[in-house]
Amino acid sequence: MAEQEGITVKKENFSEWFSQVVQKANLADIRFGVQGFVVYPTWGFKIIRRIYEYLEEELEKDGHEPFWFPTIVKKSDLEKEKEHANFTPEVFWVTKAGDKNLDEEFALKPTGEAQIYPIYSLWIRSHQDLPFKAYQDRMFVYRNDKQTRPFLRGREFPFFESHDVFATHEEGLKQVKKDFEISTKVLYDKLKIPFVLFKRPQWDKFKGAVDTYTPDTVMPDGKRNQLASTHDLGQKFAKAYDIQFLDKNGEKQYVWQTCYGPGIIRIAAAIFGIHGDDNGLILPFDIAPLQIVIIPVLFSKKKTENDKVLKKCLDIKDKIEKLGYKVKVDDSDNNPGWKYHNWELHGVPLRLEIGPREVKAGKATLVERTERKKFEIKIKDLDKEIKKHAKSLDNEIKKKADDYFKNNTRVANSLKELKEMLKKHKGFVKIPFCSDDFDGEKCADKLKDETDGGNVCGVKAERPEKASGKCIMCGKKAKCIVYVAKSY
RNA sequence: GGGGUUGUGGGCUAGUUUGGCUAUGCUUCAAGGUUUGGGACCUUGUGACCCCGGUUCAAAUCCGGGCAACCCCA
Repeated sequence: MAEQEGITVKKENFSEWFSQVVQKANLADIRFGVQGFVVYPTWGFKIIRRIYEYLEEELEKDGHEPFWFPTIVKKSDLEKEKEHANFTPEVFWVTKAGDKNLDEEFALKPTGEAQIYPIYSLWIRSHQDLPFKAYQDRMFVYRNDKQTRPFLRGREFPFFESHDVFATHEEGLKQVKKDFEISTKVLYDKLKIPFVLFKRPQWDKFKGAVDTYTPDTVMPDGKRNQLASTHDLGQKFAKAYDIQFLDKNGEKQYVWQTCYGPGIIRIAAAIFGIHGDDNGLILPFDIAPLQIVIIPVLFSKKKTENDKVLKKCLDIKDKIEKLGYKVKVDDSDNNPGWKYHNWELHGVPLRLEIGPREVKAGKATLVERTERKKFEIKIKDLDKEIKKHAKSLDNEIKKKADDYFKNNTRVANSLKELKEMLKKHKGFVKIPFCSDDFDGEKCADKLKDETDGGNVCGVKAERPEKASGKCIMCGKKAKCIVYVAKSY
């Protein structure tokens, strides 16, 4: 692939910065030529794959098993869902096979429920089959009429979904909590993305769910980025798709279901957008497709020394490989400065510079992507130093992200205040609000109009904050504190 | 959902107002040479007017439609 120049705008100009990072750090290639469908080249795809791996690992620890469903959904199955769950999918229809029209049309799969639950109704017979917990990695395809953007809104995008079945609602609710923990482990602990866990307002939940919970973060342009969703489905789908089991007393009962759907590309967008800087990507150590890059510093007049430098680089590379890290020697023809910029653009966490100086001293120069300060390290301490600096890099990323996020929630006590804040402030604003049940929808609509697109994200899912005072929209007694932000 | 802008080698771009000449420059890529501690340089080379239709002696340029990307508003 063609090498790219660096980023030519500051991150403050987020929209343009993001487009450039996506293209220049080889995260996605938008030239496929079909709206909303992009190509993920190696660098971007490896990051995507790593996010999948984290989720798979955590879900499997929690007793989920993988499975794989077809790329298509029968029209009749989709319509069952539409009828019972009031869900209108915007799907791509497959209507022909060769030149013959199909008897029953099918859709490229948007959401998984409509294809998975008819099969669940066959698989689940008795209480001994429960709980049933499974997941699949897959593509999500649907016709999004809004402006598409790589990683933020596509018509096809990598997705992940778990679909769990329980004998009781209590067990389902426990799973919802478990999903929160998984979100925290993957999104925050591993990927250093801070977020707020919301319970969505009733009018904005997944229509087929009893309740919808979402970890939402804020991007540097101030817009909300929903990273995942957990739905407490109650028995709505069980009834629509007839998923029943025989309980211990031999009586037929409908199952209780939950599902968890992390948006892989939204998560990737958060990593890129939140951690990155003016020079490009910054990646946490563990997720990086390449963790350590070794740059030899060569001089054409010192042939014998060059050989020593290159040999040293390869030696060190072997050592690092044996330690289990992803490492590469960049011995391309570009000069060192060019290489520094290029790998910084791609977010490689650690860089080792090896020149004649280092060879002589038995040392290496190490640079962390975050602060870009140079450290002299001894080759014999390589293992220790890599661990130390990987950790320090991760801490730095985490600290910056936490600081960024801390300043991203403010408080408003009147509509006027909220309006002013949303204009300047990029992030969440919390306000006293009349209700997050259906009766609050009118206020939310009005709020959206008055604030040019401010969205009621919901109340905090765990420890909802106590409200005092009045709803800033209608003046009725406030029942809850809701968070407001503009969204993608 | 509504409005707007744009489409020229792999990337960025000049030329479009006022139709005409070998389509400009930078960068990437390839080859050779000099370089190399924070985006080096020289020489040579490859490579483009989004698609379909219309107007015209003549279209990158004007008109219509399509496709795609971006921006703003709801």
